[in-house]
Amino acid sequence: MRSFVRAAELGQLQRAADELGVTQQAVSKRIASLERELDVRLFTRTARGVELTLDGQAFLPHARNIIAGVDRAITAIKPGSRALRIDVLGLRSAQAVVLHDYWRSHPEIDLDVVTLRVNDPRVAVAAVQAGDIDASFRSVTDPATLPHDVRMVHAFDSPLELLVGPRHPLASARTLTPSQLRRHRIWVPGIAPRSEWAEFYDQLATDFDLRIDAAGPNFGNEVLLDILADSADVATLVGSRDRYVWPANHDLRRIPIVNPALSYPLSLILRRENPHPGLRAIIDHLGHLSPPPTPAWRPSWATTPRHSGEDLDRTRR
Amino acid sequence: MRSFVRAAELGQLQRAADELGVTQQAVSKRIASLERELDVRLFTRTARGVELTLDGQAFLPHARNIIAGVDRAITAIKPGSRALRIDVLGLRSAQAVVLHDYWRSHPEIDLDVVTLRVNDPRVAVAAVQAGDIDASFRSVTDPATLPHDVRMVHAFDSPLELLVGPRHPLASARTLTPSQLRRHRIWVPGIAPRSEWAEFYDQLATDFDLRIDAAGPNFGNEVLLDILADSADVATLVGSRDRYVWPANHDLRRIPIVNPALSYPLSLILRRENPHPGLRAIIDHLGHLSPPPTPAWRPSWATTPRHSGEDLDRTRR
DNA sequence: ACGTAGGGACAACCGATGGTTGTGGCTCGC
DNA sequence: GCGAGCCACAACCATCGGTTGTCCCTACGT
Repeated sequence: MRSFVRAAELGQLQRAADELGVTQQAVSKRIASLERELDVRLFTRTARGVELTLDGQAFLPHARNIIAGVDRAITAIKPGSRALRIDVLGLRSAQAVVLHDYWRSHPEIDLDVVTLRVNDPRVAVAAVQAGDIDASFRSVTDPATLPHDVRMVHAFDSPLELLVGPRHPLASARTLTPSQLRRHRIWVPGIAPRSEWAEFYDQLATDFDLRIDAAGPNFGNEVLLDILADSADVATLVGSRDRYVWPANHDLRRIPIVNPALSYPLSLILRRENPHPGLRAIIDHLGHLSPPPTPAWRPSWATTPRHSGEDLDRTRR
Repeated sequence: MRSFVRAAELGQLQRAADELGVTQQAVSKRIASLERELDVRLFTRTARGVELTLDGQAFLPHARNIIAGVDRAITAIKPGSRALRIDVLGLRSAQAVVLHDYWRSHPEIDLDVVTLRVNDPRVAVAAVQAGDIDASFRSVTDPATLPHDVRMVHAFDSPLELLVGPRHPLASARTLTPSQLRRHRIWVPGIAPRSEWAEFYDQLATDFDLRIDAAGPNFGNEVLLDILADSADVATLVGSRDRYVWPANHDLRRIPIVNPALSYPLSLILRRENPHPGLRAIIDHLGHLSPPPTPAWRPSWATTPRHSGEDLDRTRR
């Protein structure tokens, strides 16, 4: 492929061969086998070199594209200088959505999104520390437990919304306040005990006197959505930026919660020393996200954040 | 690469090998050599199969992208079912710009743009007839000379603009009428005698009593632009949609010509029988282009077009 | 018109590559 | 504790992809 592109650019197999450090015959055979494989003539041979046929012209940009893809794939994982790699909890989480938004407005940066498949924040910290990932979106953990070469910056707040089926009594509300949720059953399955989510919902339930049922295993979003769509009394909470898809006939509604908004705080864990240069831009982008509605309730362990890149010092005070 | 992707999707080398029709050992060696080449572990081997490492996760979308690129490259030129291939006179011509606009709004279609390197319209007709290209943008030729299995539809009109340097007496005009160009020297180099362009400028010169100098070889756009930028009395004509780039310090101006606008008519040549299905959408798109300003002057051999897909019959009447 | 230079293709050759079969080690589940 | 299932390693072999040597063709200079 590279031989083809260079030959097309230089107009001669000979010179392409010189540049590629092989003999002219080798390039000739490469092109010939490419032509045989595609069952198409790519060049017309002339006395002074080669010239692209129409098929060759059509093929050239595709070949360039493939080569660029290969190069990007290599730089993405070559140890040493690799692309920015960020861990998110799930590909549909608010973090992934925010990251995707960032990438869409900066498609030139090489960004790789991965998911550690474990919930334990210590694993994420260790991965950041080891350099396996450049940063990880996590809920706020106790900064004191962080190793000295890992730091944490406030990323953004994810305000919660109520997700209900059409038969639920709150289904037609435009917005809801936390006190309106009182006595309604809220089901958030799959929360591990003693995790940040469990503690978050605990505080939420006590502060607003809510019935939050965190028990039961999570059989997957599809099951949860099926149950919600049919039920007249079960609701759940989702982040306003979380990406949920459901069958069109489910007719689920997402209802913002305000006065106060319920903010789940998210942080970015990254190395203190020589972090990936692309991270700076990401953190800047996070600072420019639209802030959540005010007033907002936060769990006790979240300090009130300023939306700026300077948060990182404050979070360790 | 395909082995890697399938193995990642299926979670087992064994099953990937079955799907790919090779032995498990072959897939294992492929993955191993990929890992050796990249100097990275892509999978963690477990007792029940394989699982992507972080590097593997990062690599997977790139691998998919490469495979998609290869597949697209193949379909682009595989004889039989190949991507839509359209010939334009130059990559900066108005036709190319219009095609690019179309592609940007429909990025999912596989479109290849090529340039026959000859000006002779008969070559383009022959290429369309032979199926080497699916369509060719050309200036209007005599429909009677077309073979019976090739047809021509009106594509769009390209209104001319005057391109002048800052010292030219007309440089500060916002718009110009053809009569204002009288007695100014207009230089359009590189026009082959008896070509459609030559005939177009001939008619233009006689109808409006203009001094159009079509003599002299074309040493390339750069030379032309250099001369224009320095000269106080030479101007040239360009299509309003043509893409021209010049050094920032050249300070050239493009001045629309109106009352009447000078329209250069462009047509699309395509096969009458079983044309490429994607062509229909292109022709539709052409019909929705913003029409040139009115009133408009056209050469005698251009019938007044309607902007609709039905033009093709009219053009042969 | 002829000789020559430069570029591409073909042939013969050979090591590396990438597939095969055979087999062993490991982990999980009964 | 044992068998089933999966992956890795070893030995083997055909093919591939490179090399050198040569010929052919065309453009160009004399």
